[in-house]
Amino acid sequence: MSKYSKQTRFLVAIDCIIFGFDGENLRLLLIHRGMEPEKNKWSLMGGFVQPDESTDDAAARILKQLTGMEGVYMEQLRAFGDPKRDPIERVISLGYSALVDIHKYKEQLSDEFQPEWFLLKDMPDLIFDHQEMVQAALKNLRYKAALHPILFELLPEKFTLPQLQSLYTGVYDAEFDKRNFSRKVLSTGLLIRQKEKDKENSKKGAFYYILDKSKYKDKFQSFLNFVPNPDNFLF
Amino acid sequence: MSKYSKQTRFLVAIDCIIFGFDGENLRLLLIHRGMEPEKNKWSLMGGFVQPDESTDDAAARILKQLTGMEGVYMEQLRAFGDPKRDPIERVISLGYSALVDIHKYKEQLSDEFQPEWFLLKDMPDLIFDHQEMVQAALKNLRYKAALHPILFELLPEKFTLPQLQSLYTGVYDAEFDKRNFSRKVLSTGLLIRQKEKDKENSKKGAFYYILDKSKYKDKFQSFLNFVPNPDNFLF
DNA sequence: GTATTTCGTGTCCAAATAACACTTATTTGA
DNA sequence: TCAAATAAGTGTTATTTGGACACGAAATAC
Repeated sequence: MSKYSKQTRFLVAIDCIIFGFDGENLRLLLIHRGMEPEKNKWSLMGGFVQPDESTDDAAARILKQLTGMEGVYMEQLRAFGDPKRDPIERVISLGYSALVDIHKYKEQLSDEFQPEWFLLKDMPDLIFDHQEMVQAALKNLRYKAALHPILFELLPEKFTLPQLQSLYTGVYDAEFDKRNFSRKVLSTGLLIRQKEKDKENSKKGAFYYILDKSKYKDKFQSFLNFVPNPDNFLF
Repeated sequence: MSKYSKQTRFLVAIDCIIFGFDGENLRLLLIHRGMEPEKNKWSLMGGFVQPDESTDDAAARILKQLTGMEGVYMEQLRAFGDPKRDPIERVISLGYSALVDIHKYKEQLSDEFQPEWFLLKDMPDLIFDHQEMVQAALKNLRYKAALHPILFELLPEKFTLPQLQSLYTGVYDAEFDKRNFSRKVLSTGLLIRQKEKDKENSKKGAFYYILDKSKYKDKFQSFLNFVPNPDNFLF
């Protein structure tokens, strides 16, 4: 059958908003853009959708190209479709938000892009509408993390409650009460306490926990209200 | 400057998932598809993004083309990007979810498409992946409506509490306690009681309410928890 | 062995939630 | 005109959840 002949076709790109947590602060992985225009400017990792891959596959491919990682938590944010967002030619970009365990990330894989993990506070200027994408991704992250156990994707397999709390502190840029926080997260039943302690970060040591994977899958979509008064932090 | 010359370009479409409420049930507006393939099959209203319009503008244009309505609540759901979703040619489609006051909708505007408002329960088979789009939109609607005062977009300016409750009943396919429900919605401070009653639907008559527009804007993003135990209904 | 650090926990009060039933207004028809 | 029928509107109580708050325990360093 013939094609939809009279219609205009567009480039469709993927841009990845990649979050990591260094134990202290939330960070974002940026690269030096590899092509004109704006070559060598700071940018989100991106690429064009290819003819035979789904958009989700394209996003996974591009993430892997930069980080070497597969099976990472990734979700489509939305399309960014302003006709003038790229000055060269119209490109409709799909923002994909990824949460990675920063410790699994291997620097050397991606020499080509000279990537760096930036604190949200001192991000450089970004090309095109990438700043807007980052803001949208951050807003989405805070929104989802207030309700669902999503931030575990940023942590290594074993983690301590103080680490977890410091992650929430980093994401929301707000302090939480330690007693209420631990009661809350433990009451979800998602965490299994291990016998060993992390002795690196304190004298007393803090117990390691791991996620209960099956409960995690079950409850991933539940409303768990991790963040008190979330209205205060989201907008 | 030259274009991104070696990359493949794709058709980008908009498909609109249009919800309405007839006072009793949630309904979805479907049309007879106007082009090959699958001409005259039931379909979501859609169209191709044009060179000089943003994707949001395209969605608004397509909605207006079918319904004649402007300024309607609309949000982008996500991109549907399977390379084989349209058998003729690859088309990446952006799903846009719209909530309209079904009473403002004028049938005659859109003879061309022979549209009909379907109950979700007895929807016909839809072309391509439109069924998946509908399911995604419905899930999103239930999710958002559990937290935010979004369903008012489906109601006329003046409405009664019984009408509002019946809307929630329709959306979640579940009964809610009348006393708890009215306490909940009134406690948001979003509703202003009018002096007249709706006498059409009951002997006693029910007071009309209108939305307090300024508070609505303020609180639109707040977590208001309209639905008890939302986990039970969403998935 | 004393000082320092940080982990881990428990109580109380306030607020929100969920279950529950009766009265009121109005119309209809006996 | 009175009784019955219908749907609207409202209040109480028990339970759960949420948030504010402070101290003892474990380990190390000096």
